[in-house]
Amino acid sequence: MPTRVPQENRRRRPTRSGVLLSQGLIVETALRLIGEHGPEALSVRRLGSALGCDPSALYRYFRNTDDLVLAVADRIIGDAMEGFNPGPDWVASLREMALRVRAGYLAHPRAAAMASYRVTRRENEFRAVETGVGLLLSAGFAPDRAVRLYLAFIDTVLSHAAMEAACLALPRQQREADQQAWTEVYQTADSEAYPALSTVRGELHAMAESSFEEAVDLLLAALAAHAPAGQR
Amino acid sequence: MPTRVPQENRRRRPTRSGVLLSQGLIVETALRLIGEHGPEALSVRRLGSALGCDPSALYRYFRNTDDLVLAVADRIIGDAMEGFNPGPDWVASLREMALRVRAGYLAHPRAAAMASYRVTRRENEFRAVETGVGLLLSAGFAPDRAVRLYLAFIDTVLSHAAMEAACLALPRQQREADQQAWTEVYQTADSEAYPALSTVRGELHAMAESSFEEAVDLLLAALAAHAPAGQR
DNA sequence: CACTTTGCGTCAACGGTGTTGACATAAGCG
DNA sequence: CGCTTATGTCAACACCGTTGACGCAAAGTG
Repeated sequence: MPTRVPQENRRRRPTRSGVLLSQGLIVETALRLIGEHGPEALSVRRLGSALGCDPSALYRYFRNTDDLVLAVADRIIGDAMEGFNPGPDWVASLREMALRVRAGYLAHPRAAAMASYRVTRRENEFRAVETGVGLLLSAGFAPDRAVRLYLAFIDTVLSHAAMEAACLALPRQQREADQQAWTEVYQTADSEAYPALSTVRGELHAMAESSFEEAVDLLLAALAAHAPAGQR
Repeated sequence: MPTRVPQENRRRRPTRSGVLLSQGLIVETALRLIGEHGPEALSVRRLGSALGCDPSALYRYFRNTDDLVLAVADRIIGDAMEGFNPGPDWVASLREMALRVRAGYLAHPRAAAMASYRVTRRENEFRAVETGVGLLLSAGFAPDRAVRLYLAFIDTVLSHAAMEAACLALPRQQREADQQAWTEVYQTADSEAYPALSTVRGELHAMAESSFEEAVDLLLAALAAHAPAGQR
């Protein structure tokens, strides 16, 4: 089988349309494709024609589509954390960290949705754990508490972001149908069978929105309340 | 087009292999298929042959694959919430609801991973939302706050549960490798480059455990702190 | 019982997907 | 210059979701 992943700077041959392929170019084109034409636009065949090459040429650079998706995810993580420096306020710093992770995921929802549950123990994650645990230590938590609380924090952030990304990664029709359900199907709920739903009927539209910041802020409030006094 | 979703108790014809189709049977078979062979094993064609019928027969019961997936998700919710009755203590009741949803997801990890972020728009979800919102109303929150806070609560529960389920759905080797990373790779972190990691080195094993209860309890603590006085 | 209606299982087909093995060709080295 | 080999191209395979036409048999009616 000729499928192998080459190192950089091997000899290249331009495609029929004159493009020089590379892992970097392929990853960037994949991100562009997703960004321009929606999540469902990422297929080997479409990627091939966007690059002006035969679809099978991509298998010279990635073992399979999954391999390609992971490469894309790696790029996203790097971009999201780039240039982040925690400040003196540990609550505010954790908050910014949360928002950065989320923004990175939402910028490329489909790739994030596909890779979010995959755990890549790499340098970027190393640095993130170091930063997060360091912030909780600076808040005065003992090491064992700091680790447990960091885990609760980062799992909340990651899982919420992944969920949001997964929603965005749905085909438009399904996503919009899910959102409209709250302002349509749920509005017709029988008042007697569902008294609570009936009471909040006018507010159900909020269900279609994101709960990310609400959840993170609630969690951070609980952390601040549990912290040894006067550390913020 | 002959594609329509029938009500229950319409007349039936046995398939060529003698099975009587029904929405319930199809959903159960789908759950079994996913549980045995993973989410990617769920295709209309495979489901058809597992049921002993032509793939296109399924379109008499579900509009399309997405419709089927939503039905599967709703079944999981229903199984998890079966027999649950909220008590007078709204915090304790929300806590039990969280643990039930989690248990339901962990019982079908692979199906849960693919359905967690969907709005099923079906009866079991209806009842769950009714129960949760009702508990927050009983705590004294105004309707708009109750809806927002319920969303933050249920999203935290669902996304955490989905993340756990996704980890469980990984092949054993990969899952164990991820867990061991905390007691192996992370132990070798350079003390100077990663001072915080170095400080908590002996506690990192906790990272391989679940943060579900910790996160839910932190969130519930924040909710209790925000609640109008004396309602618990 | 016979007749009509129609629910629904089956079949064949369309256009999409990821992936692979065989082949051809050009890049770069000796 | 010729050889080796990396790599782009092609054709093919095995899937996928979905649809429209068809016909059987079960339910409804008298």
